[in-house]
Amino acid sequence: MRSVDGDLTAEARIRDAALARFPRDGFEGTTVRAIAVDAGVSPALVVHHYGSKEGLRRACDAYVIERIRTVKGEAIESDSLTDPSVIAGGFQIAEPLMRYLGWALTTDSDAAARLFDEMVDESVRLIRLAEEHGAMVAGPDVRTRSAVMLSMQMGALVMRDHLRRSLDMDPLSTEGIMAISRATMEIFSGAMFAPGQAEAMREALEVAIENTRKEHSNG
Amino acid sequence: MRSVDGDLTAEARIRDAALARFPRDGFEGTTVRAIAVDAGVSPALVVHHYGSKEGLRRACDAYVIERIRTVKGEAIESDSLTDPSVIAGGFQIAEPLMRYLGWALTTDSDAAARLFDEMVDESVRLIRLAEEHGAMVAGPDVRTRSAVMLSMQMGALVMRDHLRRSLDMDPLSTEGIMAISRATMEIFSGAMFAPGQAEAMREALEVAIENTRKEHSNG
DNA sequence: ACATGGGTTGAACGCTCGTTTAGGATGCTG
DNA sequence: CAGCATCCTAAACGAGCGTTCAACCCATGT
Repeated sequence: MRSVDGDLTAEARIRDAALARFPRDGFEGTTVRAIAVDAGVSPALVVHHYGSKEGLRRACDAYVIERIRTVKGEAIESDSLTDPSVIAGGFQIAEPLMRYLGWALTTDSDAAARLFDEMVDESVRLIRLAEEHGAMVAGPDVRTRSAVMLSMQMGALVMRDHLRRSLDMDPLSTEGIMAISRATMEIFSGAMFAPGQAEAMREALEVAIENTRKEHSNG
Repeated sequence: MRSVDGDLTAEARIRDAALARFPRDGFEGTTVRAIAVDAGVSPALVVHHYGSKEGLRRACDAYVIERIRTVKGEAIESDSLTDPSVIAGGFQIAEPLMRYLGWALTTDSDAAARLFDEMVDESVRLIRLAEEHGAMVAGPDVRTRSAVMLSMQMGALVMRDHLRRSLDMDPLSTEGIMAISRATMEIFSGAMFAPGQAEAMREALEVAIENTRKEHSNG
């Protein structure tokens, strides 16, 4: 964060400082004074540039989301549609941005909510496209699947610190990305179930759902 | 929250109020005064019973985690090992507790971290047991798989509000639990990929991983 | 009757917060 | 040179925070 400060305007340094602070300490837990110290400016300058602490937060939201949209858009433009790492959620976006996104999704951020919805729509589109290419099966409820899948991927992002501790491995190191992408693909491809078992369990679940429905309608 | 207040001691009402406030407003964003109002007591009583705001938070952590341990322990004691909804992560635990757990996992809570690690260990145990019964395949890296799977499930919990908005359906209603459990099972069982496609992608990922390793060692 | 002690409160303290204000430094434009 | 906008700061303000404290209420035990 501090290494390239010299090249950035004070306004950009403030934004970057907030980008790092908000996910670490929370919005209320982060003080304007702390951001100012990180950015090497006075607290008054923070307000001068962003109007208020809340304004700074909105600016961070907009900045991060715009950057992520750009990176994802470029990835989709290219031929990486069939790249397993895209399906595994391992798009290559700078760590502070992803960390901020994960945090923003756990707060009442309108901007983050809009991005989430956008990503669900995009996932539905991608899966339908993949189905045309014979690679995937959209199924009758592709939207629910997409939303759940995205929740899982974003959730794994939020849980990153726990993954690191539990696996004793940095989830964003080359080694970590490989191990986690592999595990994600294995999980998503049903490799964890014995042959025939997955289908049996899905059928069992359908029965359980039907029973639950009956119990509920019986009171 | 307020409906059964009459039966609870002030100490319990304070804890329940904090249990609801912390996930909604964050730790720093929650004021002792707000908790006191919710519980129908004075701010001084909060400190009297829990020593400090931080002490109240620790008490909430301990309470929620103990309750979850109990519920999960009972579920494992019974024969629900093969119940798909267990694998799908839909243990039936009261909503405020799950909401609190999801929040605690996104903060630097020692207690939540310990619970996460515990759940990973337990997942490894369960999968190995299921392998003995011929239902699952532990694989060479069952611990990574378990940790990633748990991150996804907990993450989906944290992302619940986004799921609700995106699917226009309460994830904790009967309807929502059914739809999401079904989608989760479908995702985890590989139903989203065309036959043979999943294996092809896993192989492609292995190749990609190998290439990445080479690029990195070449500088 | 009277002390004891836990549950509870209102009022206040000291502190830190986000924000405001008045103005200093710097550099561009005429 | 003067005029003026831009970037920036030091100091201070009022509000709200977590916490403290002296005292009150009211069971219970003697």
